[in-house]
Amino acid sequence: MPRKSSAADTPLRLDNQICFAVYSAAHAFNRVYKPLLDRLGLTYPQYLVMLVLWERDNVPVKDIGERLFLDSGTLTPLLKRLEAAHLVKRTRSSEDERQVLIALTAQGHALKEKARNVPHSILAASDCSVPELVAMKDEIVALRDRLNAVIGE
Amino acid sequence: MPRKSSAADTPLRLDNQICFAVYSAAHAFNRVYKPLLDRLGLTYPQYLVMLVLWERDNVPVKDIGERLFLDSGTLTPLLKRLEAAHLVKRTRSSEDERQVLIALTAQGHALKEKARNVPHSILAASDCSVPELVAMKDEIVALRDRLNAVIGE
DNA sequence: GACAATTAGATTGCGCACAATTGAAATTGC
DNA sequence: GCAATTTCAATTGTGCGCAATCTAATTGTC
Repeated sequence: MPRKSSAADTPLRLDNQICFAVYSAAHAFNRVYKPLLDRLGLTYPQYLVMLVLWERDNVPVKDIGERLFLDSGTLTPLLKRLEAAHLVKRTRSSEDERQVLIALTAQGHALKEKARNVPHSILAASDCSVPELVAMKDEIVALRDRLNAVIGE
Repeated sequence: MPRKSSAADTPLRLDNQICFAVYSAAHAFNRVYKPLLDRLGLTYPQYLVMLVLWERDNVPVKDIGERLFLDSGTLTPLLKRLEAAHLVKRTRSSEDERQVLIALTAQGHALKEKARNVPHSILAASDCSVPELVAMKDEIVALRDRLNAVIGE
């Protein structure tokens, strides 16, 4: 006989899925960031790349990818757009010709100052105390790392 | 004078960003889901649409969009692909010709049975107790809702 | 009834994400 | 020393995700 909504369906209910919570929260962050990053001329993934480079400069594409969990199929065109925007320079490593090193330009360095107020705006939008956010972040990172551990079988 | 890594940079450190935790966790979920959903012939966003439809059928595109926080620019092509896969049928509402109602086909209904073990696989991959996951989910949903509240100014 | 404003969905264009493939360069294995 | 393997980046193709624009249908106001 046909099944109406039964207890057996509980695991398949959208609102019970932590993955959807994470998925929809990621989009919500993206939408909050959009107007802030528009002023910097960056998309959100580009902003993440710039965060990596502001910490350490002149690194191969691979390092950026490992940090952000992204591959060259995503990063290569993204970095070319950052280069077209005069924020980074791409040069082949002379030590290892396979590597492309990504260095910030003067403009790329300078953009860090304009980005300095972004985290505060996000904090305000999240309407949450810093300790609470840090605790949540640590939990989510731990979950992410457990998920990533499964992917490598 | 030039600034090296200083305390002022702390908010701009990648690992301090909850948004990156959420962003990277979403991608990690996607990668864990991929092999499971491949067997169903679905992508992750398509799976979310099916979750909505398995709860209630024959709903306008708008309702699906509100549930998933997605607009017609995303859903129209996605739903056309689900229709091409014979999982849904798209029909104009006779009451309101602007609306397109999405109904499951027999195949679409049947797929629910094949999807029934997916949540358990995800639970196993997350390597976390159900109460912990529920608590995290609720926190993330609350954060998402606060972020979404800001977007509408 | 006429007409402005609103609403639903479709379309276009751009930028991720990622699988799969390619090609060049470096490393290894013997 | 050199073939086999591995590594790195680039490329191709598919599918989101969203802003902006468009068309058609409905609603509100008079």
